[in-house]
Amino acid sequence: MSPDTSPEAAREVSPRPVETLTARGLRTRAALLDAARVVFAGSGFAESRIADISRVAGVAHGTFYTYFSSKEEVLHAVMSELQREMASERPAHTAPPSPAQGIEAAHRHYLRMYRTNAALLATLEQVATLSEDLRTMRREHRRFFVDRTARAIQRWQDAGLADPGLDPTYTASALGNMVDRFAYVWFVIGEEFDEDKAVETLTRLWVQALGLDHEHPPSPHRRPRLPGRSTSTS
Amino acid sequence: MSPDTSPEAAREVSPRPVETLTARGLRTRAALLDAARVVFAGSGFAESRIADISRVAGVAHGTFYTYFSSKEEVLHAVMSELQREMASERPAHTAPPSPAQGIEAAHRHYLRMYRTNAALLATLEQVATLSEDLRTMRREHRRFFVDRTARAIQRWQDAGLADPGLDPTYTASALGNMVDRFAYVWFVIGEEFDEDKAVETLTRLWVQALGLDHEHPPSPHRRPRLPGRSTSTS
Amino acid sequence: MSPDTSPEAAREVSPRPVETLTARGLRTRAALLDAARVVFAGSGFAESRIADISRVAGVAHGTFYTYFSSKEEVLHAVMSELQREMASERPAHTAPPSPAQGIEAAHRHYLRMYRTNAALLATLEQVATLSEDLRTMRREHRRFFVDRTARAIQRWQDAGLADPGLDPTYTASALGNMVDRFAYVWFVIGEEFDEDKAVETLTRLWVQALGLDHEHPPSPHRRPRLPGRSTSTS
Amino acid sequence: MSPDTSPEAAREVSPRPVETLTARGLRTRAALLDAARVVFAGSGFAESRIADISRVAGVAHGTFYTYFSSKEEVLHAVMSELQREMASERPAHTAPPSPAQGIEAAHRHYLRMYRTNAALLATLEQVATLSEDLRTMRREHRRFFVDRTARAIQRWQDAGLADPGLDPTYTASALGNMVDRFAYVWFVIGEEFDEDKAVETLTRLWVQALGLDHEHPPSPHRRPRLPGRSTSTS
DNA sequence: TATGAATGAGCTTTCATTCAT
DNA sequence: TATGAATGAAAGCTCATTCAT
Repeated sequence: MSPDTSPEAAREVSPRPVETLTARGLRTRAALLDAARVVFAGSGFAESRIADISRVAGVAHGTFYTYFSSKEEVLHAVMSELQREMASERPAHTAPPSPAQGIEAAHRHYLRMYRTNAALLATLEQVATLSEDLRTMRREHRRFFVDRTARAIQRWQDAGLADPGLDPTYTASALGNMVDRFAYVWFVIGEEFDEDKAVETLTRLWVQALGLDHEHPPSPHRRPRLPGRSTSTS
Repeated sequence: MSPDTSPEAAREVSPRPVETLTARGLRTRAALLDAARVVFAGSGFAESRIADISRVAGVAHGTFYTYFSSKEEVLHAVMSELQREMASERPAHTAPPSPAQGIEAAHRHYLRMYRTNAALLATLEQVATLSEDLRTMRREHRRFFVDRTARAIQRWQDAGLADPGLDPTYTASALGNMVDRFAYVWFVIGEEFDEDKAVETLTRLWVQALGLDHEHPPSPHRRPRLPGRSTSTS
Repeated sequence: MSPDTSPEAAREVSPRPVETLTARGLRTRAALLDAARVVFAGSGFAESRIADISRVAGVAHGTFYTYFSSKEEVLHAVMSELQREMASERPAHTAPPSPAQGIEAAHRHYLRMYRTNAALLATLEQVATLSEDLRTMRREHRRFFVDRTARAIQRWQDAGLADPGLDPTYTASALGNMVDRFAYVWFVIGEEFDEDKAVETLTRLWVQALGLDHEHPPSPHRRPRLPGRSTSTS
Repeated sequence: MSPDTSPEAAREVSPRPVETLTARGLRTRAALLDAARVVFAGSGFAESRIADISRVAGVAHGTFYTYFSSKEEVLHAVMSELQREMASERPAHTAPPSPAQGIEAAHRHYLRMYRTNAALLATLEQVATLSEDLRTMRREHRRFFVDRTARAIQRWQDAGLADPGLDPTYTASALGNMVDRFAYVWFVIGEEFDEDKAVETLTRLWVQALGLDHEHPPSPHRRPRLPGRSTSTS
């Protein structure tokens, strides 16, 4: 094993790295992580107590510190896990018949996923600005989704299906925000909406905003990227 | 649950109603309110201390309680004030030549306003779910903007300028979120954008999503698809 | 009053500066300082609890932090006070008839003073190396006594009373240590001694070591500073 | 009072007597003892953690308790070892030509030895008063050195080399302290000295204090003043 | 009204020690 | 013997709120 026996190493970070944990340790850590998720979702970050997390996990108060060195650290771990889950869930495995139908399916899936995790996502919203660390995590998570959408928009533009005058990244960011925020207002702030109507409206807005509802023949003289309105108004 | 997170607590009347204050009292109260705004913007809600607010206001610690009965109460007062300011600011003084230009001006104005108040708006985001009281305040504030936009959409639809198949309220909510969230991601989360390009993209997305870029002859057989207002009002 | 109302100043050190305290505050601070002295003397530093100090002072636990920000800080204050007392106590106001008699009086006084404060001085010993801060305080306090003794030695040398071959500073340091340490071994470690005999021995050792028991005529050819033994051995 | 500061606790037998250990066990115990020495020297007693000692020794945290029943117990073991080493080191192999030269050699050796072990000796100073047990150990260790010096003084007195008016024990204690404390102030408190000058000054002070620099004819009428040994033994 | 000292519940964190494997 | 996870008593410290002046 040959650990670091130098006196300088005497002061080390308390929580043992995850890779060095025994099976029992991994089980306890998982229990704490699950408990933290439940507690954060139920009380928000500020009102959550380490004592609550330990109690829900069924371990002694001190055991918490065997695995995490602070409330911030579990929070980080919980949120990483949540975002990993959100990123890995894939709504459809078969290619949708049309962009519009794919968008509709994605919207429905996103809204349902949001509703399921609403309490925890509300907490994520609360803490997004608490530390630079979390802000960075948030930015990177967003970028994952934005990039995915931006690539789709690019593909549609290349295929002559979407308005080529839109910047894919700005557009993906804006339209993504629209759906994400709609879900937040609905499930967290408590505005009331009807699912079918919400999906329908959001989809129609995307389709029309992207110009997916009519063709965009690749005209040889490149049209100005922005803000070129339709020719009829000029 | 801690004693003062219940919605009733925040609704409690101030130690002394504002109307009964002397001129000196009003001045002190205003100083505290300003100080709270600065401190909340600088530290967020959880990290702000009554002691900080008092010190910044230049009054003794105990004086705070002459005007507010709790931290929640100042928060409420600060946020009310902010939302009142945001609602009263009017961007354009002359009627815009076209909906698209009006939208563009509104977007630019909103983004600039957001940038100015970013820190406080970030705090508002943090606390939105802290109490039912704040959640309600948030809902009502949103409704003010959404209704204003919904009325505009309705007008454009009635004038044959906008897609009549869109529900004005759902649409106003979704498009409003898009801009609000874009500003948040930019000024709070720290994504980087260019103002002109942002305004252009957001405007183009609104215009195309609403179908403001082509005509919508009032064909009676298409109107009923979505629960828009009854045709008799136009 | 015009305090610092800038937001940057919001985060300030907790304990209000002593000069700004009211009479009541000064009283409480003094009570805490006295209590700390008692508790440190009784339990040593490591075993003393803030709770003990507060209880002995008759104030609430939190009140401690109104005046000191940590156990280290009171310790520092207590030790400063002790050293100030030790430095200001003057044994004799009349010039002693001879150096030897002055030394004897000083020794007796030092031993009695040590016995009185033995418990607290034992604590001082314990903590001397706890922080650079305390180590510095210790060094400076020592220097005060060493310098005083060194000046006396210098005077005696100039008057032809003491061995001119001794470096006043090294000598003062060494002889001072001898007495200080004798007291420590006696009153703290628990070795048993008789006061008269102790004073007599220490004084005789000083007198002979310094050569105060015979004359040192200022020979025109400066004798080698060190280690020149008596001429009889060469 | 806390459970383990009583003298009995430190006297408790180790979980398993050293004699019954296997070769492997002896090796582990030695590793822990060495580690404790390093950690105590580096962090002092209060700031040293069993976890640190175990880590530096390269064994699991729990293994510590196979060999020692508490932190106090290792401390005791470490300090015993240190004092055994200090007592067994013999500076000179050949008889010194004169008392003065012997004293000088002893002083130089002592100062160097102190410098080498300064950190651990500083810790010893810190803990000297922590328990009656340690205070006793300290007293006995001191007595060993004091007795050795006292015997030398006695011999010099009997040979007519040293002032017969000095009590050998008091004198040995006082002069021993002088050197020991000088080293402490130098290597622990951080006062700055030059080795040659220090050795010279300390030696000169001893020599003159003891009167080794001139003869002391055994005049029978002066001898009885202090309780030196009875003249019949010489 | 204003002041600033006092309060103490509440939470976090540490770490010596135990114990199942 | 060795391991490393679990325990929980003990402190430390914070800060919203109260209160005497």
